[in-house]
Amino acid sequence: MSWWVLHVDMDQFIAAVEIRRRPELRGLPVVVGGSGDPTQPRQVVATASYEAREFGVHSGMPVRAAYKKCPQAVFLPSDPATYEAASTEVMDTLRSFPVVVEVWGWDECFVGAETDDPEALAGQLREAVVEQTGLTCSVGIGDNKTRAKLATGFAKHERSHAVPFEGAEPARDASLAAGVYRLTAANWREVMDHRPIRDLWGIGSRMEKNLNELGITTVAELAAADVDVLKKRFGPNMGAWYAALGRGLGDTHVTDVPREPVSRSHEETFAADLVELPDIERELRRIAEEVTREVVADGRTIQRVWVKLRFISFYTPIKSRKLKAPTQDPEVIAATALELLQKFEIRRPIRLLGVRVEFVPPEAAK
DNA sequence: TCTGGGGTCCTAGGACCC
DNA sequence: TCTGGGGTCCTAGGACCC
Repeated sequence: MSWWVLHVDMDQFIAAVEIRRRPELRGLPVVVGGSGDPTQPRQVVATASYEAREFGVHSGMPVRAAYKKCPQAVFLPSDPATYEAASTEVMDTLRSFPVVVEVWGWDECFVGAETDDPEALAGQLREAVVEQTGLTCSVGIGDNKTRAKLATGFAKHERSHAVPFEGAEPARDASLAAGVYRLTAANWREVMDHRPIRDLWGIGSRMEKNLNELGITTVAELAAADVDVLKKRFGPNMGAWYAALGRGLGDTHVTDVPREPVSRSHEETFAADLVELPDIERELRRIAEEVTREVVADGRTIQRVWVKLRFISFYTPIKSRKLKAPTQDPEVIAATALELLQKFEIRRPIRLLGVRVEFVPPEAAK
């Protein structure tokens, strides 16, 4: 028996949950996001069903753009409480196996397991999830989290090896998809060497550009890069981490102990820009009080406050302040937010206001 | 049909202290 | 009338992820 890290990722999770409770939507293009009114501006797509993706609709796209591309789609508002409940069903199903489940979001988790046949285990997990919840998932098998996570991308793209998994279309029929893929030290180089670094989990568009400037474009080149050069450019921690990433190295530890949250935020993009200071102050106060009430209800104490503004130019500055003393008082948080607001130069209309609060760490809270 | 909301972690630079 | 360097805290900003 040896230790394996599996990554379980639900297929089009949010759309699938909506279709599950409204079976008449099956086979139709479904777009979930914002208020559900596709004519409203400043809303983006959270998830599109595979049918909607055929029309070029994808997550992150403005809902109005999705409406132009696919006006016949069914547009639904986002319903986080329902997705949360469905997620719990899935995770509980996985926990019924003799494995360790580390939740990473509504629709994905790592599963650590001792087994001689990880493919068989992956198949059992997929079967149990679809039986218990009616939802399908793909499973990546790896010898660490980095490789397991990437393997899931390949699992979703069945036999089309030429298709890069980032942003590509999963198989429409889950039964046709391989659904399971194994990526370990044994096949890492063969599978990954020629791929662009952007395919790696942790390399975004910015870092891709940065590394490209160093002449590093492929995974093989990243693996062969001089660590000292990377450290010099990106700092000792990040430099070493990128070098490791190129070789597929990563965390092998899977834990079922949930992480303590560090902070919570609320932000709001307004349908109509805020221009007048009293309006800005009123909305900022409301958001600050809301987020404070929520975290206090969870028994948290606040030690730091951030205020985020987004102007119509999309310039998005943030100001923060550590409190003189930790507090649970909404009035103190609101007053601090309003003080921080004064540190901004407000000469343009505002489209977004946000407040984030950082908690006193549990061990320090006594 | 311009660009949501909710998170985490890392780095740099200045202030301040020894 | 000067000087070095290390450590830590704070804030700003950037990058990534789902």
